[in-house]
Amino acid sequence: MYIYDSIQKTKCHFEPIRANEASLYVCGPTVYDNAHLGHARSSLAFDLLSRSLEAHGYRVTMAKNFTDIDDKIIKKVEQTGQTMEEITDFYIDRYLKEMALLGVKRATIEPKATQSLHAIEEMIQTLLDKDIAYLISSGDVYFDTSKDASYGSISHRVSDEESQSRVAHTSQKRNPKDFALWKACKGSEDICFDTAFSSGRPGWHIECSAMIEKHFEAKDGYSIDIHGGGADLLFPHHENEAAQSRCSTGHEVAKYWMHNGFVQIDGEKMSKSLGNSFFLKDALEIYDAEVLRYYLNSVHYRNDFNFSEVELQTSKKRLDKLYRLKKRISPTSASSANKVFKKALLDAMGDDLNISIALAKIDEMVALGNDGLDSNPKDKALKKELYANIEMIDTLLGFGGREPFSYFQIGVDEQLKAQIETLLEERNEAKKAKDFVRSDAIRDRLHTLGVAIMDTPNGTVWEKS
RNA sequence: GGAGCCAUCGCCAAGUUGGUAAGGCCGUAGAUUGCAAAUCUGCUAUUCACCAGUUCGAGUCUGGUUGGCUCCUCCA
Repeated sequence: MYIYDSIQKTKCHFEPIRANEASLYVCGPTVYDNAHLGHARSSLAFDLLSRSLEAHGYRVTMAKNFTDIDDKIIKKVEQTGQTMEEITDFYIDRYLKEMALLGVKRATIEPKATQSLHAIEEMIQTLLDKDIAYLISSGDVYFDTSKDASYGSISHRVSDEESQSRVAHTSQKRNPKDFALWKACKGSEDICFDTAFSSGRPGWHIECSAMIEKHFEAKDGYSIDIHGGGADLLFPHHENEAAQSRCSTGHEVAKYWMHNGFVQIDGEKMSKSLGNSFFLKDALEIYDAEVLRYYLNSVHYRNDFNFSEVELQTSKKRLDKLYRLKKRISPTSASSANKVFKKALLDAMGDDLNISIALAKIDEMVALGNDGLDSNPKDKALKKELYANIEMIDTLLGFGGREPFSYFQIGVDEQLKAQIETLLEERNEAKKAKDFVRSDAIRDRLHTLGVAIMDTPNGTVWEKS
């Protein structure tokens, strides 16, 4: 299996630090607000990675954290009067539910910053003991970037002069690039945790380093195989994380780094600061979750993704075709997937998750399947193989797993269903009587109800259009 | 100001070591159908933003130009 490493900037053959195992850590959300499509894409991208690794025979251990202590959360506590836990529990719960709807598998480990404070304190203390970190009078602890010779190796950032930096300098910092490991409490209302060095809370970067150390055992100079996250985290977050880990543990945190591209709206990055967020909860109200999954995963994970309603509908059409085939072969059971097809899918996904090739192979498989059924509608062996193919797609890519008849009847209640059935019966009678004016009128009527019908040798079937 | 990414058919989008442009949507012709829909088949980029170079040969490599995006500040 090949993956693209953002540090080496090249596609690499994946060689895990432990044979047949793959350890993954993905930066999760800061839980102070609803998840948007960007969070979904990142989640979906690494879900695809995890599934692909498993399909290629690796036992995957994936950790995805929740940042549940942060300035923005504290601000929300002040604004709403709710406790920090009330806020973070609410958004974590919602995040997990929404990701579940999108078919994202749960991570093996889901650590929270507030549950990792001991590990965080230990790591900071180690860095203080080594004089790589330093405490200033306010109680803040900073990381001395000049002590890490490899600082900059992640983002390939040349150490430009401070004049270029847009960061406001704290006078007590040794170097402009030094970053906070620990932020001391500012007032009585602040949410603080006591440590040997000061009462305060962790900086943003330290939690990931500490959690990885806590949950993974290093081997051959690396703590984990793959570290993932959004492309915006490459600097400073991952640079700083790598530095902290390297300096406190003496080995590198990750062997490979993978970063997903952004979801854009009208060609611009979707972000809270731009105010152009498309929240998942809203998207899930108007679009089918499975279609959304297919769509968000239909563009290679490293490319930026410009959200478009038209393209989402195109994705739906492609998914519909898969389900029409599934409907056509139902009911049946799975034998084993077509070997050529299976290999093609695995090869595509094994090539740094080349989803475009994978989807093309699926379209091809569907066309071939329909063709086969056109010439021999009762080919049971073919039906079973096709069913196995679709099951395989569901396992590897996370779509196609639903019961096909209900897929085409999303949002149709029992009353409408009964009405449709009655109209179809009337139309059949009209057809038998060769009263095509009447049968076409009924078809138009169904069309206005948002129902498309198809006459097949086995009778008339309908879909919600 | 510094660093980086990207530019392929009307739209979306593949394209490891350079070797003669996947796939989907749309459109179109046909098979099928009472007509449709669904399904199948055919057609649909001499060309990869532009200019120059390397090469027998470049979408793929080098240099430049133009345009778009991202990071350097919280961010998936």
